[in-house]
Amino acid sequence: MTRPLDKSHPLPIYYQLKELLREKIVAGEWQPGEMIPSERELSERYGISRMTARQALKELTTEGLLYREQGRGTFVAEPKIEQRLAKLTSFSEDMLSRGFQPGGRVLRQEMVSPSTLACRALGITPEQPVVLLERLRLAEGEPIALETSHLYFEGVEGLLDEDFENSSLYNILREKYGVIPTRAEQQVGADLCSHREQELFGIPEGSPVLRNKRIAFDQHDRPFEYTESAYRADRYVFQIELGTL
Amino acid sequence: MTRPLDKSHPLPIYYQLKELLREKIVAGEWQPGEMIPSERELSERYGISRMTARQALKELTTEGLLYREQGRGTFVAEPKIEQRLAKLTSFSEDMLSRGFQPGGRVLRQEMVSPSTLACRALGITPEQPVVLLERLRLAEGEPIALETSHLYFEGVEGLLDEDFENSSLYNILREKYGVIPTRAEQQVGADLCSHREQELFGIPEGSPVLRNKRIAFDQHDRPFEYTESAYRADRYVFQIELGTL
DNA sequence: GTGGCCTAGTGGTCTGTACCAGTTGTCGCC
DNA sequence: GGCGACAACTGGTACAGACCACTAGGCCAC
Repeated sequence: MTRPLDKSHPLPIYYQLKELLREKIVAGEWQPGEMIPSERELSERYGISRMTARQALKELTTEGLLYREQGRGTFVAEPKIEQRLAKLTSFSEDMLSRGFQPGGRVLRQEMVSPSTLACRALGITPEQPVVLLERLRLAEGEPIALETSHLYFEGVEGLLDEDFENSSLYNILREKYGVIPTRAEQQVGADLCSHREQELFGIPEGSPVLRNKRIAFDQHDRPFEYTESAYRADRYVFQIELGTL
Repeated sequence: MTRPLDKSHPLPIYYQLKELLREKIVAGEWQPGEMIPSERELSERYGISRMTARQALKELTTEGLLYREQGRGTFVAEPKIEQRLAKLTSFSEDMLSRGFQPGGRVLRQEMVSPSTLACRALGITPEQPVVLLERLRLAEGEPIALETSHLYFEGVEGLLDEDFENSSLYNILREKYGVIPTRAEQQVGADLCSHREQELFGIPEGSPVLRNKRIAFDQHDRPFEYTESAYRADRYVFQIELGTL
């Protein structure tokens, strides 16, 4: 791993180093989780400045191939998980169907006044409180998604007493509240992670995320759930079936 | 716009500048397309180094709020377009249904040996040539998506003579070839743009894109199309309807 | 065995300088 | 009026250095 960088090459030095490192990662010379040479080490080895090495590493980081931790080092990132999304499922059901052990950490579970977006999505007024459920979703113990759900239906306050770390929301709704999730409208985009998402997911700054906004309807075609989610793009894709109308 | 940066503030200087600029953009002090103060100007005005100003600008750029052009300046970016995707449509049909004037620029339209992914998706062998159609898709004259389609069915070579800058692929398939697009399987993820996409879209390096892989089936449930697409995340979201099975 | 301190790593932030490459506007010349 | 050269701007690349903040390991004292 000492192929020199060609300073007379028309491509920038940082770019050459970036491609060189990318090749090694893709070729499997370093495994996910393995630390790669530090900025200073690359700087010495290739006779370039530390800032030049840093730019190469930073770009591979924003592309999701690497992640960096202050005081520790730069490491190869995990490859992504594929998600199948043909039917309306909860996160738990989805993970189980893929053979992953789902998990969740409840960050917030409380009664709140609905936001403007939630009001619009659920067709309610700000005076009608909703249950806000915020969960960090895990697959095999790894944070994969952050979901913030606004829930509204008759008797919704009962959800405050449910244990959402060990149960599926949709199962609880079906079995205890007579709310049958039937259809949903979703909006999926791509974005860069926020600072908070970066911290919760343990991903590098500038990482892309899939952003999803979902309005779910029950068997009477009433909206009961408005959820905003962010999914790590390095571990998640949506799988969609389309038909004609 | 001369609120000083607080060098004793615990947040990094570049971050304070970034948030200050973000506020001005969001507040509408600069309109999309408008140039903002240069790196050197910000450096002088706030008594910081040009590299510190550059980092703030670079991050706002990767977040999609700004775009930069060498030799010209840094400009405020356009807000995004929302896309509705409930049924299987072509890009043209989709844009028309949203009130946008679709357009396309054909980059490649030729007979090729199928790639490994295309073989797998279409259920063919490398000896069975496909029509490769690569198009830069425009909305209101603006590049929005890059689509690379591999097409395979009886008489597919006829597609080489079609004009895909002024016609919808799916319309042509229905009307001339008896191929009725009926259903599709899609995989949607988020990623950072490649260098080529950056150039074709005119977006900054490190911008997020939505990546879509679609296998479309005809009325006999035979796969006839395998398409890989990239959509600018700053101008595009998918809209999806979900049901139960 | 444990806790604290120190050292040596790591990445992060910032400054300053220099030069390259691209773009645009102005001015002079034909 | 058009064209070319030049200057002044812009962002991009690179170097060098310094210091900050974090992490981990080793060592020593209790």
